[in-house]
Amino acid sequence: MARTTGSHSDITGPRVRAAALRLFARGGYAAVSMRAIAAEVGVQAGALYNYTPDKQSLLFDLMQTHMTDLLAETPNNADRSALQQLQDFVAFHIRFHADRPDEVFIAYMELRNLTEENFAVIERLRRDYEDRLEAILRAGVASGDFAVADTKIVTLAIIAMLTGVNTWYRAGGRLSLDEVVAQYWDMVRKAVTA
Amino acid sequence: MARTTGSHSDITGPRVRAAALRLFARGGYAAVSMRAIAAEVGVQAGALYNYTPDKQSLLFDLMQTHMTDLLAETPNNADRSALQQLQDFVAFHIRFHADRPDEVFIAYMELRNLTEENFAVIERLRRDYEDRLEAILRAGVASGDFAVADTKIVTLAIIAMLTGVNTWYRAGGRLSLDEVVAQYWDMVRKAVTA
DNA sequence: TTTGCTTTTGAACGCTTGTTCATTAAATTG
DNA sequence: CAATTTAATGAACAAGCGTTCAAAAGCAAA
Repeated sequence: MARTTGSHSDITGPRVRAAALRLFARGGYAAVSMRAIAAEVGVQAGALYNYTPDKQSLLFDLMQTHMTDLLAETPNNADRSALQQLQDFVAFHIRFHADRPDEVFIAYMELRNLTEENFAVIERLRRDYEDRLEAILRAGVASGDFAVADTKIVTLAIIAMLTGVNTWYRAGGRLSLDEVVAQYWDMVRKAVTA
Repeated sequence: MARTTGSHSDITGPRVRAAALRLFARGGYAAVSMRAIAAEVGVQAGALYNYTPDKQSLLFDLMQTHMTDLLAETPNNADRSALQQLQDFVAFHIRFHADRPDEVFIAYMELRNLTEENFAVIERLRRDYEDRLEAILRAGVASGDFAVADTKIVTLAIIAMLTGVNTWYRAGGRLSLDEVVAQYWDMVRKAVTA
């Protein structure tokens, strides 16, 4: 018997996704051609279709993988204090996103290039992530640790602020990631307490 | 004498820019064709070139106009207290951006579709705006009103947080703009004071 | 109405797009 | 080696891209 039917090269497949990730992040989904992705991998454009049914699926897979990874790795320390959970969340968010600048960029910039169905899937995952943070804020309000009028707004404000780190942070820059985490935690902590 | 040489219709020109604004914001610069813009205006594609030398200039003009408007309208109350200036800035930023969702979207999403030279111009304007906020923070630190370790980081964090409002705020939604401004000001104030 | 200028049309240009597919090459198994 | 299956090629497809331009149409003043 030869290889299992339907199996594909376990080398080219990941390289196709890596090339698409890099190029989509750099130039934008619409501006990157399948031929450009193929050239990055070192194959002809037709070969890509052994690894993805079409260009749209390539984008969707990248975004879905990113979001499910994000959710899977989000700390879940329900036994700790709300303040401690919030600190863990802030540190996790900054570090996770700093490690994956391309994925983050795509996840935020290419939403409008998803089909309606694919968008709904990603949007749901994004809401799930927001809900994790909002649950922490609610717990803190209930316990009296936090003083926030509207947990939904504060959730969105915090996530926007933390994700903004990716627009300027570069490894090896003026500040270490530890310092960045400390400074943002200081702002978040003060903003949610009385 | 006939019309002044070089004059163009004062009707079609603004309509071209308005159509480009709408369509770029909805679908992204790379995904919107000149024919699509022309169809929105109700002319043939060739007619667009009476109003713009090329597609790139259309994008650049929209972004440059937005940024210069932003800088021109930014409050400049150097005589007031740092806390008061910061409050004015927060209110202005949220209101100005809420009024122009399409312009804001383009200004943040289409930076990578600018040529190198055009990007440098827009980037400079963006830095000028950030510097306005950082000057307020510096003044507050000097006067002892604010307690922030790194004014640059806090500047970027505040702007990211405030601009994030545009991802969810819709006129006629659950919250009025006044309420949004009040809640964000509460967070910003607490984050920068001791 | 004629003249002269502005604005628009509509066709054409060369090029790129995503995708398909018969064919070829390579690799693995018996 | 022979048989079998996978992977990659390279050409082809119809469609769409930004941009140009001669020609036509529209309009205002003389």
